[in-house]
Amino acid sequence: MLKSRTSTVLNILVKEYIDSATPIASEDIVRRSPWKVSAATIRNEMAELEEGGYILRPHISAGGIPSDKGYRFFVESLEDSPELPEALRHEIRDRFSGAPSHQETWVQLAAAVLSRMAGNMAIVTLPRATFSRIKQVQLIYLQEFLALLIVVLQQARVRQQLLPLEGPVTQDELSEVSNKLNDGLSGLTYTEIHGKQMELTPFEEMIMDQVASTLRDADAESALDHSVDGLRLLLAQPEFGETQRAREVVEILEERVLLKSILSEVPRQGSVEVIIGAENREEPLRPFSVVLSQYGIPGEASGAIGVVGPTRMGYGNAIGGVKYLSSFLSGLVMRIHGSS
Amino acid sequence: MLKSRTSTVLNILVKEYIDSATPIASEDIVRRSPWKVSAATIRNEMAELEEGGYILRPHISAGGIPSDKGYRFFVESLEDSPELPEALRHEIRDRFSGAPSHQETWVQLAAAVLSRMAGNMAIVTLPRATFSRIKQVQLIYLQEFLALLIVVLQQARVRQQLLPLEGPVTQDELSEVSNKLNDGLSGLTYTEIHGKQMELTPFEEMIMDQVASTLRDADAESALDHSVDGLRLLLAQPEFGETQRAREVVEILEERVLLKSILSEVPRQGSVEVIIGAENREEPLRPFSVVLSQYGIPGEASGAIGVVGPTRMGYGNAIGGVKYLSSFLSGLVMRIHGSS
DNA sequence: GGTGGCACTCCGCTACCCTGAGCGCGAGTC
DNA sequence: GACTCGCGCTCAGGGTAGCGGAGTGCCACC
Repeated sequence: MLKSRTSTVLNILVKEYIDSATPIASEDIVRRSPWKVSAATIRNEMAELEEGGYILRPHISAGGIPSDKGYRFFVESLEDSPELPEALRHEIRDRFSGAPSHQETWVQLAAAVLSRMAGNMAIVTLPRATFSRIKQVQLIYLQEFLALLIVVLQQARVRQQLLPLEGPVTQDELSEVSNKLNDGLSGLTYTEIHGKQMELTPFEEMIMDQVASTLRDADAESALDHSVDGLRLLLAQPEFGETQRAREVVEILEERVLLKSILSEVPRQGSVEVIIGAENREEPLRPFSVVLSQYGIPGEASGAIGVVGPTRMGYGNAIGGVKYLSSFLSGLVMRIHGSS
Repeated sequence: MLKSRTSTVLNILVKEYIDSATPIASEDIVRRSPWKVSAATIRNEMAELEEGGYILRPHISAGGIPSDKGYRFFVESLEDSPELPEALRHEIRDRFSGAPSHQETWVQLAAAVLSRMAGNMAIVTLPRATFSRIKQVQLIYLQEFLALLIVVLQQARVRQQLLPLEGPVTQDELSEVSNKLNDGLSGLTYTEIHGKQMELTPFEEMIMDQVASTLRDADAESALDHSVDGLRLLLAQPEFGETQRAREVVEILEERVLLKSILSEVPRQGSVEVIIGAENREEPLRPFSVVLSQYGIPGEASGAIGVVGPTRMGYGNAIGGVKYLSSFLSGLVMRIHGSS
């Protein structure tokens, strides 16, 4: 619906504004444009863009800044982001190969790398199944009235829990109980445990309840367990000139509710979703844009990975980074998957 | 060396400045003082305090603000902080009794509670031994070429690690290896493992190396594993009027090196250390004060707990909170301790 | 449709004044 | 000698006026 040149003007304006964070004048656009037209001509185009709601003016005689709608147009018309430079891909592989063993390390690294690539804050959640299944149960003797319950879940997740006991026990007694529970509970989800009929002593019953509640907690927390990096980069953006704005971001992070909301928008596997400004559901997120993707194996072990920045963010880098890292993490998850 | 009244003037001034964050005039002090003297008299006292370096003036005709030396005097002369109100203590006990099972939860809760009490950012590290000892080793079959190694350390800490294998294995084979290693390694530290002579197959050897490196990593990380809360409260302080300052704080947090430095100042068990402004070793920390204590059992399972705020912080509340929570956490640690 | 030019608007900056807060100091009092 | 009174001085902060510059809108013209 926008003529070809008008849309190019918009794209140049958005690109410039993302770089400079100051309103873009018609002359700036002429300078960056391939055509030999005068500023007055561009002004006509800009008037049209303003009419259409693609750009705003901070005041009557100022240059233009993109509106959310303008950013949206810009993002849509972004040709598929080019592959990351090989040097960078190599560096990423290197850093991951150095510490390949913990999922926690993966997501920390991914958040660190992504935040640096996008120049903004990155959030990566741990890969999780919607409903956790038990893989193995271990009871370990700590002292007379205290045991440690370890529940290993699928996808190599481990939960531990201290268990104060009513009477003294030995490691042998504990091993016996854990063997019995292992046989009965292996492979089950929280709901399935409750359907299961087993002959249990009161003590075993108590342990089983603990296992079940561990499982429930794991399900509840799983959506929130995450790693964040690059807050300092986000705060370095000029939009945070007043501390007020900075505090709002920090509150979003410390109120985990909002994080949950960000991550609830996760798109289906493979695609990258870009949520711009007012498109965000939660009011406090409206000044920001979020670039989000899913990685892993849906339903079995999947996580979210995203970038949060001001609407004036480098969408190209962010989308490219999210895309590459989500497929990279998917690869890592595949390697430990299959062990049902 | 300060006369009694002069030191009282200083203490009133510090208290007022902590509340108001604006320079304190002689009249303000008269208003809060128990004596019936005129402002001019107080001005003489203040001149003396300025001479002694206890207070500074932002400009020639302004009220006084405390210098680091002034804060130091104030903190020293703080009578032992009164017990926390029973209502608050009760609330704390309640919140902890709701989720008593994970150490991670303890420190998160402690950081949340402490930050609220002190109105500033709180940092709490997990309780750690200087050198971790192995309690138990478990190998769990995931898939043909992949196992999960779980190392349980003393004080109910659990480490897991994915283990890509060169050849196919069964759970039975893995159990056999873990039993053997359990017998040989239980109770040892990283260095002790290497001194140990055992008859091992190459496969067992490989696992043992993994166990050892897990232990080494645990020792290395243990000083840094922590929970932070209340950054939003810190940023709400008027000293963060410009975002510049806010970013500096965030950088301290994201650069874990500095955190390590903060925590390296940890005083001996039981006492609370207060580090004011320029007394901090690291340059970036100089605008801040840190209230720090240790909890747990030294050498066996101890952690650090502290508050970070501007030098103009509520030392009374911070010290009281740190003191109470460190002894509270010590109590929790005692409960799971003893299982050597 | 595109261009050049001109008048207009509005921002951001500087200089300025004015006010009020707060001190220093000297003279006075108990 | 310790304290008080009162006056004059200094300085920060807020408000305002003025100015220069950037950038637009519009109109006449090509």
